[in-house]
Amino acid sequence: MAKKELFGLCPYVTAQKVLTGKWSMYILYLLTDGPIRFNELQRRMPEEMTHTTLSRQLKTLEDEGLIVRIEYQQIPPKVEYQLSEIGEKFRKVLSVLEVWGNEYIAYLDDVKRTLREAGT
Amino acid sequence: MAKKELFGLCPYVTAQKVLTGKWSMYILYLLTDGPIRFNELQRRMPEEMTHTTLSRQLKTLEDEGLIVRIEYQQIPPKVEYQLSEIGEKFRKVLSVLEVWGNEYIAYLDDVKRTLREAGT
DNA sequence: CCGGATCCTTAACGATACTG
DNA sequence: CAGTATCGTTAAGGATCCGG
Repeated sequence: MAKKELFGLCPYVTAQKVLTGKWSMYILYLLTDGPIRFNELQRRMPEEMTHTTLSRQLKTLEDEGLIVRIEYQQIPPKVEYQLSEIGEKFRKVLSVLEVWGNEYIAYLDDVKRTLREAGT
Repeated sequence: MAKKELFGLCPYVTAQKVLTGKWSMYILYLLTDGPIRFNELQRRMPEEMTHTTLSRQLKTLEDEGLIVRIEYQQIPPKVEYQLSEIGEKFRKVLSVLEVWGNEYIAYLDDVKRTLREAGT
């Protein structure tokens, strides 16, 4: 209802929907280095994840138009993923997000240290 | 396990964790206008949501250190929420996210239009 | 090598009712 | 006004097995 209408109207709601996937952001980040193959992608993920999960996330991102899937017709199969045009534009978001993420990590460390010292 | 360790190490994983909440981004956006009361916040949300849900999201954000809860001791009760220091730093993310969100919306419109014309 | 199909578990979300 | 407690629902994620 209202949700369906707002998707495509409010930039925050729209962006959030895309970033909802647990791995979407990290996948996009890995793709900023250029085209990458499925297995390589899986290896570089920060956590172990089954290919089922990765496959699903990739398909979602592809359906959303953020990434492009390139299938080489050969045996053994080879598939590469790369950022689409609109996906490329996401780089800026990733870079500021990285900066903030590190600031937030520093903040968390501060909190932890404060708690430790208080507990002494 | 690995997850617990990576939270606080990788800026993307960390940031994603914070943004996982369905409303977190929009709440932070609404707070960029300054302190705001609970009910006002609920009214401004893009979708109808129960105060139960909003309350939970606010508590999560507060626990994560992104927002600050200010309780005025009076009858009737008055509570305001505002960005914390690290929350303030999130403004930059929001602004680039807004830009990208609008670009993505434009892209989606393009796709829709193309599909319509092809169907003619 | 790169998946799809299926089933299961979990956690987010939402609805309702109640409280200081 | 601003919540909490509880419960039901649903969607995302993960495990396993099968296929081109």
